[in-house]
Amino acid sequence: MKEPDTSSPLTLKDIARQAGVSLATVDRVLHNRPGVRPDTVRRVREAIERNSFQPHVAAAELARGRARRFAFVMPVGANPFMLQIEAYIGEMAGWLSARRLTVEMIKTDVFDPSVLAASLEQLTGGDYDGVAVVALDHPSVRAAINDLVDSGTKVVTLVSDVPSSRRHHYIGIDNIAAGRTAGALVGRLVGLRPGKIAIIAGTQSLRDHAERIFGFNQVMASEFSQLEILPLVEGRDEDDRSEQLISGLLGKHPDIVGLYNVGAGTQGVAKALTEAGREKQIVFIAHDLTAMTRKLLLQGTLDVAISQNPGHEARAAVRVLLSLARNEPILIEQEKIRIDILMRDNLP
Amino acid sequence: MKEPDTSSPLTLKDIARQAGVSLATVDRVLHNRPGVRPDTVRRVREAIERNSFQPHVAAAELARGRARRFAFVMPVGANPFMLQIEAYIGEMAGWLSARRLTVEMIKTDVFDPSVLAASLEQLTGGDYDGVAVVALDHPSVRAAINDLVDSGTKVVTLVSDVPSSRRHHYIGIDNIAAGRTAGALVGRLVGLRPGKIAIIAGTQSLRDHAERIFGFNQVMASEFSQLEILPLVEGRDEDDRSEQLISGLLGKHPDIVGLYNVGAGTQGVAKALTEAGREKQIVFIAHDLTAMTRKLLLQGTLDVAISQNPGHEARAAVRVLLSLARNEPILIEQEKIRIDILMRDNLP
DNA sequence: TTGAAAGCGCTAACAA
DNA sequence: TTGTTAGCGCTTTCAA
Repeated sequence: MKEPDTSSPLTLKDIARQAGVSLATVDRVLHNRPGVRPDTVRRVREAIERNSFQPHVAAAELARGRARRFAFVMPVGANPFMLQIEAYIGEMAGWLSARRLTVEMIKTDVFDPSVLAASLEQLTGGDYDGVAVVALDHPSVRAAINDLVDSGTKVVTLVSDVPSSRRHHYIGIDNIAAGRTAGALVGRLVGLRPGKIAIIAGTQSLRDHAERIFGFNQVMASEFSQLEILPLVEGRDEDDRSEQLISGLLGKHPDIVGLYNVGAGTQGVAKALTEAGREKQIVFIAHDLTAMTRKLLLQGTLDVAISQNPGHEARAAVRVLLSLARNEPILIEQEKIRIDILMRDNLP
Repeated sequence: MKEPDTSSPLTLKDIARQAGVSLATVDRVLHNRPGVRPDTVRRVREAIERNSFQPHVAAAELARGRARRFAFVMPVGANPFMLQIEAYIGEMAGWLSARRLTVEMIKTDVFDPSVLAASLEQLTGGDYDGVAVVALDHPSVRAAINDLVDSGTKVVTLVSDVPSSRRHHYIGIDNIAAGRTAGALVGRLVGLRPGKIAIIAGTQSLRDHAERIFGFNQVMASEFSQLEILPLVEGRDEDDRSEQLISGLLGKHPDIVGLYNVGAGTQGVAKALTEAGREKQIVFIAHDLTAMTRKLLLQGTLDVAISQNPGHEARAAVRVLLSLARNEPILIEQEKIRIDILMRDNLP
């Protein structure tokens, strides 16, 4: 499958000799730096191709000396999922410092487009090599991202994307597909039982929630049309409010057989379910794996948690920023974030 | 969350100065090499702690010069899952060579303990830095693994473990949990319908299949005891044989409502199902994501594929071997292989 | 437009 | 038991 490659690996010097130029010239060609005659470029390129030469990353990293700085722009507040991402970045401390990388956490109100845009604009002069941002999809945010990109900073969007911007990469899941997955699971687990389906979200104005709702409705309409979907209620991701709303729905509709929580506030929803004594009859699906959802899965109140792996997202963001900064290729397959279906027996 | 760490990062030299010793002594302490007075060790350790010093991996890698060689011992034959792992290793070619790493594929009959043990023994003298092996759990294999470990080679087991050996790491899923997951899904998706459950495996003498069966039966007995489990049949992971066996079962039992394929041969099983015209009525669950299972999921014949991500396993094996070889800590959380539940809407 | 040469922060051989 | 020193393969001035 792989040739053992007995000869000791080639170096820049070997390429230089073969192309009849100096080290510095090969380096220039390798990094598309100006000031090399087209003909020379060609000769060097040929030598590189011919040997399928790969510069030694460790040597490159050492020689350039300068440490790299990344910034993570994250929401203020106690969103457990975001806190997990931060925690995983924290766990990478040793890994990061052994590579002379630093990550700075910048907390801001990512839900206010002008505040978020301002935070990003501030980073434009801050000579960051890369920025990861939990981005609201809004024209001023898009503009701020594009400015950052133009200033030479690598930008990845995290969890929530701005597809119309020129960000280099998006680290997160396809939320429409996540909503579809939720819909398919509710429908399949409800099975033959007739009844109604309740759905609660944080707010419809967040792109990820809106997309999940869209995907969910799509599947319900096309495949489980015998089930009636109740009008969506908005719990603002808060436990108390979610609990009240769901209590109300449960009181009004004794024939609810399925319940989908699009955002946070799962603890409140679960409380309403158990206080009504209907946690065993109603198929309950929510997002994200937290201490709370884990407990609810184990005790059977929650049937499925749909999640994205926060550790994977944190590490993927750092790796992608690093690869972009080094102009290395990205292992796309590796950095893709999957939609995890978690049930009691496959909890990580 | 992280101090910006303005000062330029410390180097070995700084530590040496602080501890009042030379570079070489710090290096000795850092790598637990002998020949340093206990008192000196203590002084150096203190300086390292005090500054939470992390040696620069790039510099270390460069200075040590030597390229590292890893071997992957994989089964001969056309097992699609194993072929995928090999393919993902192939995709890493650039990444590997930029780090002066080489991976050699060694194909052997991993199902014959003496053949596998002999293959491993051969590697003992081959100055490999690390070996990843799809390991059969057998005393002679265990002995061969232990010999490799004793000779200084880092060893990880891949997909299939030998827990009683002294291998440094296992890269793969918990197969009992995978079987439990399959059981829970069959039970939940069958729902209220009464009927029988069929189960087919490659062979019960493979540890991973045996464990999955164990987990499956556990859940079925404890939670879905109204469903009758038919006696297990063995398809030897072959399509034709599996098809015949399942056709036979379907003919004999018109009341089968669920079907679990523990191993390969999913194509044959699916063919039997569709030819009986019962692919829509019967809940069908199998393992691994291949071109075939993907197609079956999309067309609705297969309801769930339980899988482990072969790309992740391939990369995790390489990363873990590299970290072990460098005596770097492993990011355990990152290298853990999850049990993926794949349905039509969350296909990657 | 090109080349020479001084490091980057470690490791390892050798000397003391 | 400890220290000195010559690289490892690049990047980056600076000079030509």
